[in-house]
Amino acid sequence: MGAEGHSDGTVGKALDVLDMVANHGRPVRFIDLLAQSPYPKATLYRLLQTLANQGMLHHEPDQGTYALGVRLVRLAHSAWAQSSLAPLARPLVDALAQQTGETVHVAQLDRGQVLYVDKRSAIQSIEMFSQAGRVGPAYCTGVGKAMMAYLSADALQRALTAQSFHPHTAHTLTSTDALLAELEQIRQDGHAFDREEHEPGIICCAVPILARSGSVLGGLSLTAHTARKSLNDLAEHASELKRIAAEIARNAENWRFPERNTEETNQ
Amino acid sequence: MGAEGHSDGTVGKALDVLDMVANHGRPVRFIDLLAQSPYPKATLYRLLQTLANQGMLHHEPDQGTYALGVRLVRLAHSAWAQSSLAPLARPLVDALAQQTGETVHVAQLDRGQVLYVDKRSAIQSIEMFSQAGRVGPAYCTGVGKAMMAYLSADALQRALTAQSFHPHTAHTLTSTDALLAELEQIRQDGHAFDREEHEPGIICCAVPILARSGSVLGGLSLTAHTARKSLNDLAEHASELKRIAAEIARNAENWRFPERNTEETNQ
DNA sequence: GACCAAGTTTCGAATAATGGAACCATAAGG
DNA sequence: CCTTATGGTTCCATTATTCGAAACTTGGTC
Repeated sequence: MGAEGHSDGTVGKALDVLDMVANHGRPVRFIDLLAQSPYPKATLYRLLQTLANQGMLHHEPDQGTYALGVRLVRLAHSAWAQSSLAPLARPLVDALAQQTGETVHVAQLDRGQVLYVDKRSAIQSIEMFSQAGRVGPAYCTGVGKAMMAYLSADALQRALTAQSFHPHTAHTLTSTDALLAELEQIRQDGHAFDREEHEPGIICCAVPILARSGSVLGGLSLTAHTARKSLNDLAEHASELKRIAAEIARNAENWRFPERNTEETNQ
Repeated sequence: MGAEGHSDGTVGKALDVLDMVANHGRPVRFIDLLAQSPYPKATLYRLLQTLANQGMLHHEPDQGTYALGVRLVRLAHSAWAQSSLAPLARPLVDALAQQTGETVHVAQLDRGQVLYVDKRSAIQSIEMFSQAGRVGPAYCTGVGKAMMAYLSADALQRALTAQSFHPHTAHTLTSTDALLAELEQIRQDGHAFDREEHEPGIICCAVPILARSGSVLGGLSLTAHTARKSLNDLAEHASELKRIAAEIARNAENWRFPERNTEETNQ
């Protein structure tokens, strides 16, 4: 489908294969992977062997299938804990979800896509890994637009080329120009709206989470259904969102630079 | 700090580096990695570059630090959803946690260690990524012993060599022989106990989750504090645990072999 | 301005990855 | 029972990648 990556070396290829397995969503046979891979039989075979050896893939010998390995879950724990804003944002986000009774998302930008790293809702109980890690489009979501609005020129350029501009609903912005105009507006307001651009009935108000330096750390959004809330209702929470985003950013910066070596807690 | 792997090729080395970053628990400088890596400067440098390029690591240019990248969070979503029992077990585990008021763990065995893939407690609300992905020792936990008891001879052998037999408490089994005897007992009972072997005051009753073929899919445990429950109290839930484990296994097998192509729901 | 430390680049040599083709199972078909 | 097809595994000469010592930046310190 999409134009995939400029693979660097063997490692790039291996990770490519990993993605292929991931995207399949269920255990895959060798031959199915072969069909959609650009690599010749022997090469693919060796890559799969290596990945399985390493625990990145799990090979079911009876069925001859490959699935993602548990080592990834292990890595994920660290990744989520250290490379995402979610753990720092948790208490703040929780409070907001409680207070508003609506759903709060925390997201980061990954290769032009929105990657949700947390989702909290006052009502429905726990979801989680089931939600964290999920990806969505940037050009037609509140968090996506909020983050893009504050990217540097070249980062924005890269992000733009990654957008499909598929018209999910009648309100979806479907051109670069329309999106750029919207981003300008967002910069003026300091917050973005999703006006049912991704899913009918779903609206949200979103703000970027910005580092002191101005770089985009992530996004924060408050989502609701049109049946219960209007855009204006959501807009009333904009300043609160901004306050929280700022606090998350502050936490993040303190966390990231603990300079003083704090006694090597390690595991 | 165990004896690490027989790296296969460049990919092995790259994943090794990834682990090093993960184990550090916070953003790392190049030089710190260099110090603990067996690779020469230039090699390590190239590996880091490749991984960063691929989004597996995030490189903060200002600080010169590397942290795990968001791509891992994305992969984690798929990995957890497809390679772990947790999503299938969710409703059952939830119900058990509610019913007993105690904490329920779902775990799998990864290279001789217990890897928790889910944790539910009736009281404390959501945790999750924060818990799923966490690893612990096998020889001194209920789930660990329950799973080991049903391993094939050679798998058990491999698992045994991975155990440290560190005496966490006065009750910890600290020798292979003691552990093997315990495993025999577990096979007879069909369930395992943790008699404060890992942490003082913490006890649990655990059962393996077994495939029809007899292979070990994972483990399920009910954990409590000695202040509230006794081993006998927990033992009363053993048959319930077995019933649930069996149902999880059944779900897992149906899920893994969906033979009939169900209309490609995709992501 | 000399020194040091962290990080980056170079480049020939060494090594590991490549992939076409052959091979081995197992299952299907005549 | 032999033939063919299919999915998976192995070989091995060729070639592209990776390796790593050393040279080179960059930026801070005395």
